Amino acid sequence: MRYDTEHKQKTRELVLQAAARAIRSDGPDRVGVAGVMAEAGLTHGGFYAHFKSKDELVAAAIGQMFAQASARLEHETAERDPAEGLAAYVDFYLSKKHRDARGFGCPMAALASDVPRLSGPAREQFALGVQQSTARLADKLSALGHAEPEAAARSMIAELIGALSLARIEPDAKRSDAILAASRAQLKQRFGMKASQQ
Amino acid sequence: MRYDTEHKQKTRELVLQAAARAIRSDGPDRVGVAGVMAEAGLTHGGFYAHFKSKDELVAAAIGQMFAQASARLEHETAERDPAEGLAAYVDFYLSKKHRDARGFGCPMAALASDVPRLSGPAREQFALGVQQSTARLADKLSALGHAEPEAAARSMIAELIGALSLARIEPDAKRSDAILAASRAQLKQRFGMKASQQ
DNA sequence: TGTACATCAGTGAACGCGCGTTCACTGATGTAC
DNA sequence: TGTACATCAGTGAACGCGCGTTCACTGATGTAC
Repeated sequence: MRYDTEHKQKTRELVLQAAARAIRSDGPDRVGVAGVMAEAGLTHGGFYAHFKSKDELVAAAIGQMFAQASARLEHETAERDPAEGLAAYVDFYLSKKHRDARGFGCPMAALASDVPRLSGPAREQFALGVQQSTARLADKLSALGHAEPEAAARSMIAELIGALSLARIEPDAKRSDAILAASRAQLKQRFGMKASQQ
Repeated sequence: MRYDTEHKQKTRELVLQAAARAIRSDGPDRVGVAGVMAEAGLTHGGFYAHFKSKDELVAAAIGQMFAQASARLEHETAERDPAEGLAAYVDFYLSKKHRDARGFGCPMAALASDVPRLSGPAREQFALGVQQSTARLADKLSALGHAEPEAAARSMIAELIGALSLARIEPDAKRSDAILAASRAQLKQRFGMKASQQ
């Protein structure tokens, strides 16, 4: 059953989407090739027409996750002044929705402790993503008037992923919400963003 | 080969130590019963004389990790005034040594993204550990004169585990060191600790 | 225009392999007599 | 005090099972003639 020229690329994209969701949600070790292919509506045998190995899939999926994540930052800050845009991003990042949707959220929070155990190429892909995210956030902080935007961005990302991780660990809903709220307030104050009602 | 009364408990402790190290280092999914037993100098068959299942081992090992971690906080802050003690703890937590010794460090940083995927009992054990750590740190911050010590402790832990995770992700040694240094400075400033030379 | 062939994304059975778990067995030593 | 037995932490072979990977095959469609 021969397909048109774009078909293979579309399939690869589908598999990547499924993998990116499953890996963030269940972790790289619990995710199986067969499960990912099934989620993309295919059987497992066809996998190796698209990827050389599971490791290569993981690395490619990580690239996909960071692309989504940086689109999110741009989406939240677009058409807003820096202080307002960053506040909106913090509100999204430390929201209940983001906390409860591990499969679609920030790869740094979803996979932080998995990274040191990944294969070399996957780790490199991840490090590249972190670097680009830091640079993008530093840009916004620079526009806000911060003197050392890169150090500030690092510290801000640290608290963001730490707080989101803690909120996901805490089983008590009220306490978990409190963790998110405390860090939202802290970050806005520390980095001079506009407080919002959320 | 019958053993004296304490023997079984000592063996259990040995297995737990091995498991706590391996789980933090390699992740719960990559750690095998046989490997842990071998590290404790035993064969895998004897495992079930000590634990009902691998899940139970993981939960028990998590308890062990948090016991070690809280001993560390007490060790760093003992016989020091609050500001100095907390600064010493931050210096330890965000040190290169801690970053490079995943197998023996803070379970929150080593396992953050694994927790939501663990079995119920293991997650509960972990949540309990986080809660106790937060309370212990809040005590110290309270002694330092903070008005909302629990919210402050949460925010501080968030940045600690986030920064350590980022430092472990970053493959470039200089950049990784910079992440640690930036957050050490930030935290000391934010929480009114004494700056140190490290 | 019509026919034979090549292509290749996807199928599904099969492969080793490592895993968690089970189980019959071992053998040094405490206990009952 | 000496002997027979019970105990039980630890051994090592064996079990299903799911995994990543391989491979012969399918069959709709583009291409060559």
